[in-house]
Amino acid sequence: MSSEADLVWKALADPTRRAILDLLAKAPLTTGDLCEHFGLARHGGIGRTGVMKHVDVLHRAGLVLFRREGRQRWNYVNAVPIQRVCDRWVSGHVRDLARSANHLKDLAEGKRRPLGSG
Amino acid sequence: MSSEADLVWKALADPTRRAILDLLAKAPLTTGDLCEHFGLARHGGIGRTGVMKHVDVLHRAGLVLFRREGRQRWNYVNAVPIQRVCDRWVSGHVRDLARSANHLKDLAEGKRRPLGSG
DNA sequence: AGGACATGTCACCGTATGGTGACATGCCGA
DNA sequence: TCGGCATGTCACCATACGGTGACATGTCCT
Repeated sequence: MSSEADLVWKALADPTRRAILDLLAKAPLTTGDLCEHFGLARHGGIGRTGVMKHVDVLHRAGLVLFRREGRQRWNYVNAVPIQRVCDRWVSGHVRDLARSANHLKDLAEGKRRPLGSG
Repeated sequence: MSSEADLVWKALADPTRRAILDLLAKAPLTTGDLCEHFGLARHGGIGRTGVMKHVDVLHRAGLVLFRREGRQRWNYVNAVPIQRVCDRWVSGHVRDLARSANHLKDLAEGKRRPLGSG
């Protein structure tokens, strides 16, 4: 298994990876740049290997693309999969906020059968 | 560590948990109902204990609330944290889609310094 | 009371995951 | 050519996580 959406969700689950995306959203960076950002004890200090594994996860999820330039690797963020996941799943639930709120109201009122349930 | 947003992301990372939220979005269910849904080999067949652990993760993330009714437990979805996370993070990146696309165009064109980088 | 049922808890297991250090590759410049 | 730097890869470790079976609690019904 593990569809593309799955890879995106898994990739987004880690705060370090989300921070990487935040950085890359401001500007493309080389792997070394990213390592500096996280190695300076900013986020607890992760080594190069760790950062690269995170970037690799993001890359396999399609969230990060890169381009080789000599011995450097420029990493780019690709927000399209995020938007796709948001469209296909998140907004579905957010759209149900009203209904959800209704359920929660039933919850607060302690109804026996919270739905019409017919 | 592990802020509320973190818990939400972690909770959303698992496809089974997202499926649980999908079910609960349609209608509140008891734990037993959920177990039946996943135990009938529908999603590979997860036992009661496994389902309850998932529901517990969702509950600790604030995505599922519940109400006791006798020996039953009615589980309710709460989409508010999803919306919050979406607002604070996802939409930020989706908003940058244009800029992101610009970067990617630079990538495709093989520019040396993809940004103005000044 | 007593049994059946729904739920909750516990110890445990295999694997995935985050993280590391050591080493290999490859490109640039002297 | 040769050294140095940025990157990539490998083996390895500790822990978190998904999942299970066995057992405990509590509630409903007879």
